[in-house]
Amino acid sequence: MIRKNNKDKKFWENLSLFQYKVYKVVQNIPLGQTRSYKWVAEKAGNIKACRAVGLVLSKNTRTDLVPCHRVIMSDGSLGGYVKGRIQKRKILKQESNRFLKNK
DNA sequence: AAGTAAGAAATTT
DNA sequence: AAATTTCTTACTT
Repeated sequence: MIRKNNKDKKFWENLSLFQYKVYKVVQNIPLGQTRSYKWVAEKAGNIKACRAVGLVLSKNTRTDLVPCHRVIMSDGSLGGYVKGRIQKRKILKQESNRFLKNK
């Protein structure tokens, strides 16, 4: 679990079980890869909680701790992002590039 | 405490 | 593309 300071500690402690799972799962998404809300929801327990996943991620805004930008729609669409869809696409592109390069 | 509304989705028609 | 389903959180009595 990533914890930078007291503020973040509190952040983690106030999480409900579902949120905890969601964050955990999202954090485990490898760099340069994307997962669908559905995928995350399934990993978090309920495959039908895809919408709730989006809600949880939107509440957090902790993009440096939880790479919510790697979570997109199963369709391939970007979905939303706290810092803007544009940023999301940008980040994804960069990560994708880095991923290919490292390989 | 109980009820209602809303949300960055998914699935089905 | 539109309507329906589904789960969790936040806000309102």
